[in-house]
Amino acid sequence: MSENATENNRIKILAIVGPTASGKTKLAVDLAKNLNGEVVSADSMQIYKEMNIGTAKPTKEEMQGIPHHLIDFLDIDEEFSVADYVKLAKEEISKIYAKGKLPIVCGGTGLYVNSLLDNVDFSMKNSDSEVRKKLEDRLKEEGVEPLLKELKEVDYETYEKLHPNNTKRIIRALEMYKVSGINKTKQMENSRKNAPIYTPTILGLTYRDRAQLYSRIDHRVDIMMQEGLLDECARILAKKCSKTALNAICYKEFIPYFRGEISLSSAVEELKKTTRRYAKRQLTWFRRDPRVEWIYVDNYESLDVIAKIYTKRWILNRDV
RNA sequence: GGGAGAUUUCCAGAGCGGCCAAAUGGGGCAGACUGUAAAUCUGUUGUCUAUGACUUCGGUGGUUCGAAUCCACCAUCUCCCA
Repeated sequence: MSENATENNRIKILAIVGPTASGKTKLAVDLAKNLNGEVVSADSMQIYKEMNIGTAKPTKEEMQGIPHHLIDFLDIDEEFSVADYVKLAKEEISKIYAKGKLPIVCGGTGLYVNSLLDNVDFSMKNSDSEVRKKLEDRLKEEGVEPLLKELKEVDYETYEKLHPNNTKRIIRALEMYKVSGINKTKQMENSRKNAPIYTPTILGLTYRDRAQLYSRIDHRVDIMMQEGLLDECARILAKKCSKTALNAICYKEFIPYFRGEISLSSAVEELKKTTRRYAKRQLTWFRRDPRVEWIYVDNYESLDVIAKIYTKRWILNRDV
């Protein structure tokens, strides 16, 4: 009985996920228009100001007057993390809900989406750039072995799970322990103690025919080039960027070109390849979540048709 | 017209008589993922009735117990001389 009550208190939200270039942005806007919603982005790179073309950030026209949150608000020299994301996204969703509107979470950053929807608790302080730096230096000087040995002692489960080559995660696991005194395994457990606060409907966009998705990606990169991606890159690379921002696909790929090491066309090819691989990883991430309701875009005439169908479906479900 | 060299599994590219279904890299496919996640990492990649068997290294024929590896001819390509 009481369990039912809490479930009724959960906020109903819509989430749109899927690989890059699958049409999430457009579907989110269409559904927001039809369902009186606002979009909360779940994209780790569109958060940054100035990174517009390369991150395929929705333009004013594309947004069609629908408010978009957590987009275009952070300077490129600022770091960002899942913890920050979950905190901000929860605030935005509450505000939208308070207005009586439908929150639509839309984005391709799987870790962000799941952490938000599952209400993962990031309140424990377990990150410290000094500690991490020291561990990184030790890796350089001593190699992985000593770090692995240490991890084995403080967190056997994580030690067993991590491949010795995944030094980034090994360092992070040690950092978590050193900063907080609690190992990663235990922290993971603790972070999942919160009850969910949302009841999400998760729509996943994808293509039955992978080749079609890949050619859409290639094409989109060509369009980005026409829109002036190169200038945007030059501008951004000239500035001081945070490590987080530098992870973005679309910018680092041009560094060898600007150095004169490779031709422009091979830089563009490289960019396409990297983006395709990224799409593949996104699919792997979202596929393991059984809640995702997959929509095969190439089974439909257009995204408009999909928007119509799912608008109807949402309205019917709400009334039931 | 004359000469030199090349042709390998999806691509690039090693292999130069047995240890070769064939190194390595790329790509593809699959997977992992809790504070950098557009990041980081892993597995797999000829076929099959699958701890073994079968068919592959431009084509045909030959040498050999045994050939991707040696020989002959043919085909295609590259370079050099005319």
